[in-house]
Amino acid sequence: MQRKVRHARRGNGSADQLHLEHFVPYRLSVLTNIVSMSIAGAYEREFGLSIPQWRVIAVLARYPDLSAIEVAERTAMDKVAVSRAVQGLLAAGRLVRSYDSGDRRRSRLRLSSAGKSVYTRVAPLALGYEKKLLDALSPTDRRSLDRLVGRLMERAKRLADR
Amino acid sequence: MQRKVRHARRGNGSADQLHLEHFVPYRLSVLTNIVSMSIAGAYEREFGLSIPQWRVIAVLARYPDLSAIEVAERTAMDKVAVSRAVQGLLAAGRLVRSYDSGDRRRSRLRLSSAGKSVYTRVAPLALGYEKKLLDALSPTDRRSLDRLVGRLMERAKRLADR
DNA sequence: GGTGAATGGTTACAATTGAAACTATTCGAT
DNA sequence: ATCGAATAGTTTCAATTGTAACCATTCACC
Repeated sequence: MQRKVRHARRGNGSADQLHLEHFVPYRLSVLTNIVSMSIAGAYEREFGLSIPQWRVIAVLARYPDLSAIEVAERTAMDKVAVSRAVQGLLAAGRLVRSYDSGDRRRSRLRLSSAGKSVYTRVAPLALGYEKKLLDALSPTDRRSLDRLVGRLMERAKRLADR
Repeated sequence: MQRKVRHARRGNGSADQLHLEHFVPYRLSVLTNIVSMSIAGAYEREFGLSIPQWRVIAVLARYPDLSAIEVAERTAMDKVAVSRAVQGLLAAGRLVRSYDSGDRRRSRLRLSSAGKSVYTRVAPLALGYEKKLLDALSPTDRRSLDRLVGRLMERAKRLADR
């Protein structure tokens, strides 16, 4: 029975062995890549939509008349990514842009009817995929997942900035 | 006020409302991005290592003398990514490459002593970050996370290739 | 009201990544 | 042995993405 757990890395019997396949950031990355690629493939194939574009559409469907920066906040994209996605969507006639009358720097973005139509067709597809994915989990597990991911996101953010 | 619930979208009664912020693939993507950026930043800053390079090192530390595609399999990278990571590591003197005597197409990769040294310094850093991240969760939750991510990975793979 | 800092958004350029073509070697069938 | 297909790995070129610089407008403050 060891009295002095020195600097207790974990009893340190095998402590800092790193197995990529059990390393959480790696696993998250692999999972996310598989999921994103499936989704991106489908959106691109069927609607010529990139994921950034899809995010913009999704958020504008729910909150019309946001400015580009507001879209950025709600999609976890930076403003350059939003700008590019918006350009593509405008070019495809899926978005209408006007400018705030009070502050002419701010854009006001909303879906055109073509954009709405894309949304009503893509959303079920997205939700369908999510459903198929989550079918791997019991309802309880789904709630856990949500909670765990939420906690990790918070923590990861805190670790990131400071 | 609409009288007709038109076209009952999905018999399942479950909303076909899509809220990006509750959409699992989106949440996973955001979480993974935050985590990956923290890690990538630190590796790059302190060791001039990219994430692909780090993965190659991590896997070779544990399984020396793999060929490039074997590395690819164990790191979930494609062979092009491995090739590029290997180039960088060779140039930095962190890897030694020889070729299989039986099949001269296959490379045999192993860490140089400089490479090993990088590994022994980065691994604790990586594990430290993981630990700080997982501190947000109880031990039980950590096990759940592992299990859930595993299940989702399996399922996502199955969904991806038919 | 005028000037400098801040904000919204775009553009330009570099670095990263992905897809396809390519080289070299080996395998399989004849 | 020989020829075509397959495999290991690299290179090339295009597309995506990240960073920084850049306008235009507005704000803060004198």
